Amino acid sequence: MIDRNLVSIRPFLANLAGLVRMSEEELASLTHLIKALNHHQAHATILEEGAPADRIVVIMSGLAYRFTRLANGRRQITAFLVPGDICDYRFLSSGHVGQHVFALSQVAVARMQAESFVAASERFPVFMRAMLAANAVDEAIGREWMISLGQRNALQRMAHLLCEMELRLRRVGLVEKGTFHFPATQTDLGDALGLSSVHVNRTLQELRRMHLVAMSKGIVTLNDTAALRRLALFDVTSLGYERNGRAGAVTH
Amino acid sequence: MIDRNLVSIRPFLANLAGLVRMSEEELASLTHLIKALNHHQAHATILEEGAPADRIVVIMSGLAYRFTRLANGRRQITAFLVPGDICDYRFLSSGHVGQHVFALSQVAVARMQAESFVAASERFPVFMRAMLAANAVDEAIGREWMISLGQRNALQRMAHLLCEMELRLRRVGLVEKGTFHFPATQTDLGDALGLSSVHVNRTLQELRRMHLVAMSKGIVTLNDTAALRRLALFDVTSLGYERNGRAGAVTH
DNA sequence: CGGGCCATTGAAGGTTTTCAACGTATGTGG
DNA sequence: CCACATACGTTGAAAACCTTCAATGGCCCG
Repeated sequence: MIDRNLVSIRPFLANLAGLVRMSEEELASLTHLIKALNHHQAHATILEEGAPADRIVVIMSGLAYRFTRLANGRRQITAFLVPGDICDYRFLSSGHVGQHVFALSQVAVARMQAESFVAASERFPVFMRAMLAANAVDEAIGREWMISLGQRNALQRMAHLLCEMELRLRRVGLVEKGTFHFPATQTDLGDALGLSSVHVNRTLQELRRMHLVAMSKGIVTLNDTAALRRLALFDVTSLGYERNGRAGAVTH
Repeated sequence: MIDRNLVSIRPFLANLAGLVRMSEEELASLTHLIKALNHHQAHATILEEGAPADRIVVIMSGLAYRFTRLANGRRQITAFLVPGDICDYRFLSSGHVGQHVFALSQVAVARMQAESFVAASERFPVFMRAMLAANAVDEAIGREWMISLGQRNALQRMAHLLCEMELRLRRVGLVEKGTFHFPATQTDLGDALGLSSVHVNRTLQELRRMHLVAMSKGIVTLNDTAALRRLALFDVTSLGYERNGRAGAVTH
């Protein structure tokens, strides 16, 4: 059995319960599906693309990211993962992990058997609803990245990413007075935003000069969230957190 | 009752049956969930963001696209939809449509009650598996767009989009000798690829000069698919069609 | 025939990349 | 404890890529 106190499972529950209302019994039952709690060093691979997707992997603490590498060596980071996030949703369909998942900092992950989760969803349909809602949020965030890459300039992209991270981390209690931990290197940021690391550097300097952002050694502080959001054309509702609490068609 | 001969439902069945194996009985049952067949003129709105997602809307013929508009007026097209595609997957979770869906050409769509679909999935679990597999393919295509926008230059982006469309349309029998119908304007292509329409024009000219692509009046011909794919860094497996036939965790 | 949409072209300018170099912090082995 | 290696951030200059602006021509349709 797992010592569930070793790592706080609060972010995980906060994330899912924030999407779909659950009873104490349901939350407890969900917690007991966790079969393993592992730690990964910073810069370790958490999941490999193509591996069997028989387990659901949840970030419990620390940050991670998904990425894909192109044939020419270039790398696109397609999402940052915060505590409470599911690393990969392919267990819902194909049985094979869709993308590499990499630890940005030291990370604790919980693993549960996909089969057990599906079985438990028969008894508690709210589990599957929560999972689909979380998947929808994941998709909404991804779509917003697409819009950034297609339509926002460097300054707006960077601002948007920081607004997104602030919102997501705040949701799981990891922002204090506008400050949060985000140890991505400028190269990482470049690979996420479709920019060179040199230009990321200059973009961050400009945000600093505008007194909107302070960022150093992995600690980010947003000084004026409202102004930053205006600059980024950030729409709070676009990440899909708002509407997901309501009953969808899958609800009985 | 609907006259199911008015519009061929083959693309729809080809799409889902291509992802998950289904029996004749299942295919027939799925067909009978269709409650309405509507036609939309080119440039008509098929779905509006925020509308209730109580129906599943499937493209039966013609092409469409999803898009989002930014506060500054810029528009990002986030996906093109071909026959067999589901317009919006939010019925799985939130109950509200996620994005605008717009008809590129004249389009026929089938609608079914989301509730009926979910109910039918109890009897035929393969329905939900097929839906989740289709959703995963949709996501995989979206991720590939993200990679394009972040890491590919104009020539590669355009080439990649054309390779993608060729593959998807061929899957539903709409490509003949490398030629297919794709009536997007250069402005549409720009909004999809994150390029100005002027640069789209020049990019297409270059592809024409390289004897890879012919494109005029909505008719596209790919003269050398292999070379185009090489140029685009196109990976056939990246769209997620391959692995989805296999049983995932949701399979019993 | 006129209007509107779309494709095309040229020229100028802006944004971002690339290349190359340098500084700093951190860690490791001698 | 120093020498060295490594990773990351920073800077300048040149070049590449793409956008914007403005104008023109073709085509379809009322």
